[in-house]
Parts: sequence; C-alpha cells; structure tokens
Amino acid sequence: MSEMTQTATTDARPYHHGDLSRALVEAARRILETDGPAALSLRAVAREAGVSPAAPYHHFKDKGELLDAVAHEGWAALDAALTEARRKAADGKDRMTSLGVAYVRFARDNPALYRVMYDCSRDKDALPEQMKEEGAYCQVRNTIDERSGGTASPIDLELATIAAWCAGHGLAEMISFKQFAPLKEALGGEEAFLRGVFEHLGMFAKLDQA
Amino acid sequence: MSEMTQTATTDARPYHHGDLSRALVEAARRILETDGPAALSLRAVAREAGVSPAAPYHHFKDKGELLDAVAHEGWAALDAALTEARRKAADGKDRMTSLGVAYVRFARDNPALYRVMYDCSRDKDALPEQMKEEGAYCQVRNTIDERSGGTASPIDLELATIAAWCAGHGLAEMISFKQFAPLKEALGGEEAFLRGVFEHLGMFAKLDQA
DNA sequence: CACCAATCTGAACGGCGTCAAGATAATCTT
DNA sequence: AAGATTATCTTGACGCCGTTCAGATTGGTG
Repeated sequence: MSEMTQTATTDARPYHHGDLSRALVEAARRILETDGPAALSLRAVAREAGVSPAAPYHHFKDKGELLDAVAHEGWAALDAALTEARRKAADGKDRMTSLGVAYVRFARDNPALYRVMYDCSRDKDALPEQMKEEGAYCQVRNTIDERSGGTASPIDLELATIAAWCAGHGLAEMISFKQFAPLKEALGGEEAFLRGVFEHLGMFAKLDQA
Repeated sequence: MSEMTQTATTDARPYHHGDLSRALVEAARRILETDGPAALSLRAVAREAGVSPAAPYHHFKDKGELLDAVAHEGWAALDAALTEARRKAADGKDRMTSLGVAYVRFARDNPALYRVMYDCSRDKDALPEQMKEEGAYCQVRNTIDERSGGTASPIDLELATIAAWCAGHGLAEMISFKQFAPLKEALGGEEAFLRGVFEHLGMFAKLDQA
C-alpha cells in the first residue's frame, strides 16, 4: 500500500509512518515554492506528503500551527542570510545598506515563504520571539549600535532599529511591483536601485548628528 | 456590452434589484469592518446584501474583481486622508512627517481595508493606476519636491518618494505589533512613537545635503 | 504475548468559489 | 400595446477546503 516515498531527510523515524511533522513542513515548503501561497492547503500538503487529509491533525493543532512551523524555518533562514551578509560586508558606512539589500533579496527570492512569515506574525499581532534573542532583528540593532559607536540612547537605538526594519520590509513588499522596472533599468540594475532607496532613507541621519 | 458599471452613486436605480454593484461593495466594507478580512467571502457578501450566492457574478467577473472595487475605494479614502493632512500640516521640515503619520494612522484605523488594498496590488504585481495620476503617491512626491525646492533630479525625486512610501508602508504593517507597546508608552503615546521613527528615517538626508 | 497509547484512515459536515440552466422583470422594437 | 430581447437574479450542483470522529493499524512496554 504505502510505498515508502518518504524523503527521510534524517535517520530518526520514530513512529509508524516516519517523521511526519518534518515531512509535512517540507511538503509545505515544496508547495510554496512551486505553486505559491494560494495553493497551500492542508489537504494539498497531506497529499504531497502521501498521507490522508486528517493525518496532520496528530502533529499540529490546526493549519495555522503548521504554517507557524513553516514560518519558523523562514525566520531561521532569514537570520542566516543576514548573518552571512553582515560577515561579508565592508565595515563602516554601507554595512547597514548591505544588510538591507540582503534582507530585500531574501524576500524577493523567497516571496511565498516571506509572505507566510508575516501572515503568521499578523495573526498573533507580534513578531516571533526568535527575532529578539539573537535573531535577525537583533543583528540589525547590533549593526546600528556598532555604527553609532555605542553612544546612542536605548530609546534612540530601538527607534532606529524599528525604522530600519520597517524600511526594509516596506521595500521588500514593493520591490516586485512593475512600476519600478523602468527606474531599476535606468539605474543599471536592482542592486543599484535598492542602494539608491536605502541611501535616501538615510537611516542614520539622526544618530550621526548627535 | 455593459458599459463599465460605473459608480453612479446618484439617483440611478437601473435594474431589477437596485444598484447591486454598489450594494455589494458596501456590504463587503461592512463585513470587513465588523468581522475582518478572514470573514470576507463572496457568499457572506451576497448574504449581507440579501441576494443569492451567484448574483454577484452578474456584476463582477469573480471575487477578485469585487475586492478590486473595494480596494479602489480604499485608495480614494487614503488619498483624501493625505490631502487633508497635507493641508493642515505646518510648512517646512515636518510636513513630510505629518504626511507619514497620517498614512500610518489610516492603516491603523482601517486595517482590514488597508490589507485588501495591498493584497489586490500584490495579485497584479502593481500599485493601482490611481496612485500615479493625482493620488496618494503623487502627493508624497510633490511634498518631497516642494521640500527640496524643486532642485532634485527626477531620479532622486523618484527614489526619495519610493523610500518614503516604503517606510510608511513598513511602519503601517508593524505598528500594531505588541512588541512596540512598551516603547510607545515610554515615549508618551503613539504619535510620539511614529514621529520618532520617522525622524530616524530622515528621508531627506540625501536631498538636503545636495 | 497482551496491552496501550500513539498514529493513520475513511467518511462525514458545513462552508467556500464558481458555473450552468431556468425563472423573472425591465427595456426595446414594432 | 404586445411580443421579443436582454439583463438580472435564483436554484442546484460540482469540487475543494478545514475540521472532526469513530475505527483500523502499529510500535513500544510490561
């Protein structure tokens, strides 16, 4: 009957069918990448994983909880992308811009995942815990603190971090709109476009003048 | 055939049931305000308007087209809010900030409508035409141009406008997250919080230095 | 080996978007 | 004024969705 079509990414196959929680999250990401968020139904995920529509309910309370798990992986991936960008970026002025560019690129390259990440946050009226401890948000704040030489007040530091995060998110949501295609071309590519916008945002105007 | 079911808010009750297109859009907005975007099904809209589930299909190609009409009204309302804010704002430095605050407030006060507006845009990978001609986006650009004394290059002007728009949109999406509640309180209210973030964004850093 | 709890299936419920066929009523033609 | 036409609305159906529940299956434990 069941012909072992499991991905079996890990060696742990604890129970009856295999590590289904894992398999479901992976199936969901596969569907997201190939067919987009609109096609991401619980039944489709179960189908993709080769189980019945009711099976997921033994691992997740409901569809939202499965999406939470997907979003969690998304934030981890974003963390990794920002860490990498920060490592590579030259010190000084444009380190923050590089971080911003990396953020927007992540969103552009994983649009469906990015969407799920924020949809889940919106449902809870809160960004994930993950961000605060040593995650993406914290990296942005550290980069800003570094840049200001550690002299910024806690409140200013927080405001600047929020400002930067909002700018990045806003740009990430706009980047794929057709209207901006001519401007991108005029500037010689997407990276130049992004850097241009971030320069205009001048997220350090206030910190620098202090 | 049908000549673009125009708004015709006037006295025209053209057909059998009344001006159903209008009634449907109004029903949709009512549902949005009271029960949120998740409850906005075509069937619910038809129910609210007192017609059968299939009736809307004589006025809109599908659900998406009905939402487009709702979004269209949303953008018009946003235009109005920004016009009002621009009229009231003091000249000079913080005129742009006032515009930003008005934008974010609109999103906070009409969260479901704001969501529909951007969801429709995303489906088409484009912001609505409406914005370009004499709408909200144009107002932002004009305000920026004014501020820079008309000396900014077309490209810089466009980049600055995009930057400001993205910042506003990003902040609008974040404003309701619980994490920021303590900071809002520390600053003595939401308006102070918003102005604080916008100051840090310093959207004129580049234009001013030129 | 027998039992238990965890895991999965199958069938069902109500709600959804959408469509085709028919009923109804306003408009147009003559 | 009467019939034809056209736009409008209803009824009923289809397939998909999220979710639940009773029952089958199976791995681990005593």
